[in-house]
Amino acid sequence: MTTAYGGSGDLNRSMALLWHGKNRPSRGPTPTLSLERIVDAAVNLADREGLAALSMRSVAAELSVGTMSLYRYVPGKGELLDLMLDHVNGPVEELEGHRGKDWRGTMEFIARATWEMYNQHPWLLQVNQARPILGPNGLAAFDFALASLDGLGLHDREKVAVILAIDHYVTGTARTYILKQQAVEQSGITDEEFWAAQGPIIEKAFATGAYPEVSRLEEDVFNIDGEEALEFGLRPLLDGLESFVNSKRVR
Amino acid sequence: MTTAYGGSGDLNRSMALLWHGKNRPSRGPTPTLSLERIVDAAVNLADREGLAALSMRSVAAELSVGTMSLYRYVPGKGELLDLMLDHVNGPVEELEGHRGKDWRGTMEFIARATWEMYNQHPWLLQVNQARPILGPNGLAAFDFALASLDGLGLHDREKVAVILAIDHYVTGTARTYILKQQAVEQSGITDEEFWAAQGPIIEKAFATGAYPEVSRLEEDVFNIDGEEALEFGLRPLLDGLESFVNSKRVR
DNA sequence: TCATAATAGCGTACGTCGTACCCAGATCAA
DNA sequence: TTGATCTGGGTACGACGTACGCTATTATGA
Repeated sequence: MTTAYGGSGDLNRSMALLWHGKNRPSRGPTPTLSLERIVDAAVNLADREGLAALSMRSVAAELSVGTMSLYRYVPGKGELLDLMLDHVNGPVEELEGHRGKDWRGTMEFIARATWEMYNQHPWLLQVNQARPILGPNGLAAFDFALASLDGLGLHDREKVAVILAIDHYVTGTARTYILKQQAVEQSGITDEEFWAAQGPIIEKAFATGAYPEVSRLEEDVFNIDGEEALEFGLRPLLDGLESFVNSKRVR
Repeated sequence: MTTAYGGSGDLNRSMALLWHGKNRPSRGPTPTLSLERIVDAAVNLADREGLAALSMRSVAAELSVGTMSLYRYVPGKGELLDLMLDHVNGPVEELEGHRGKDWRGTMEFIARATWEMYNQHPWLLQVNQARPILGPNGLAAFDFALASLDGLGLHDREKVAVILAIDHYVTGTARTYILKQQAVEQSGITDEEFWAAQGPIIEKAFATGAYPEVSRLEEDVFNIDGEEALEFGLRPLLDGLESFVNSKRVR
């Protein structure tokens, strides 16, 4: 019912793992597992059955190994989540096709790519990414975003702030719509059933006159799908940022 | 490490509890607890020690009662979270002082109030509010927001979209900064220590030349506090929304 | 007045989780 | 061949949410 913490494990261990700080030891049995296979299996399982179903036992079962075998490769579940986070940021090849375009188009592209990432991996929204653990894939994406803002006369802090503002808007929107969609799929309760269940009680509340504005709303105001909502706010946000960028531009 | 699900329990039970559908039975011992006291204790505990520390056992201990006694008042932990969510939306009195002001000022007020709510109750960001359970306090806040957009020539769907766009931006920003701050407090690892730990590995990655933009950044670009970040993006977003509203205004 | 139905508090127990600890078997250096 | 070192993983512990059922308390109806 709550959020998992990425970055909750040993920081140095997570970083070392992210940057492939591994050197096969000379002695001992040849491993049957690998870090990649574990992270892969974990991501697949989370995509398929949700974060709640992701346990060390279930990941091990997915790989047909004993639970404790995972701990030969990963210090704990927190670090595994860190690795999963960077894993879904890659591969980065498709970014390259968008180099050199206008900054606004690139930002829109990044926003939609981020949305798409959340769509494919809704569990991302449930992982408390309190500390941005910098892995290779995440860094590459960030580097790409920065490059698109070159030559506009923005300071470093302003570039970062622009990128983050868009990311925060997309993430906030995804949190609402993609988690809702996931709830529909996992609980089996459709939106209609949900509102039908709330209806009678809400009607009574409306009858008191305490919520004049809400009760006056047309029925279908909440029938907006996620993508529509994303686009609706993205345009004004980019409009506003464009004004800001233009005001900074060297004349 | 993951997010809790509000609305995961029996929907009708949650709604009934939210709207005080209680009628003291005539027989039986007089209760020592009450729904309000339980929700209060749970919110206090979550505020103080974080969502991870919120268990049915710990809430019961907070109230000096047996764990299972809670189940006389609340069907389960999911429903308790639903109640906590609506609880922190109130009291609503302070909203009234802002009625009738210009819409943009009111929206800024709502944005900052939302931010403040996340600041006081960071665990809100970790609760998977997949379905908006409508309680009295949440409905009142929503009603207030709608009222401030009256008379601008917006359709219902547009009003709702404007409110949600701002909310999503604030929530996304809070997710980044407030959860980070919480991680600092709970892990005891400061930002300096965090970056110092990542430094050596990152330096090596930079040395490969794969991340030219990021490695060129000044050191202090990430030293932005949450409020600064909120304001930075809020202004362009409102600018953009203002243009949209003006384009819709009846001439 | 008293038996009875209804309710409150909660102890016990089950199945889940993350993971500490430890040992058996495999592999290579000496 | 021997010993060091490593992999796989079994067992067990203390957390969790909560189903079940017992005891004590209360107001009602006889």
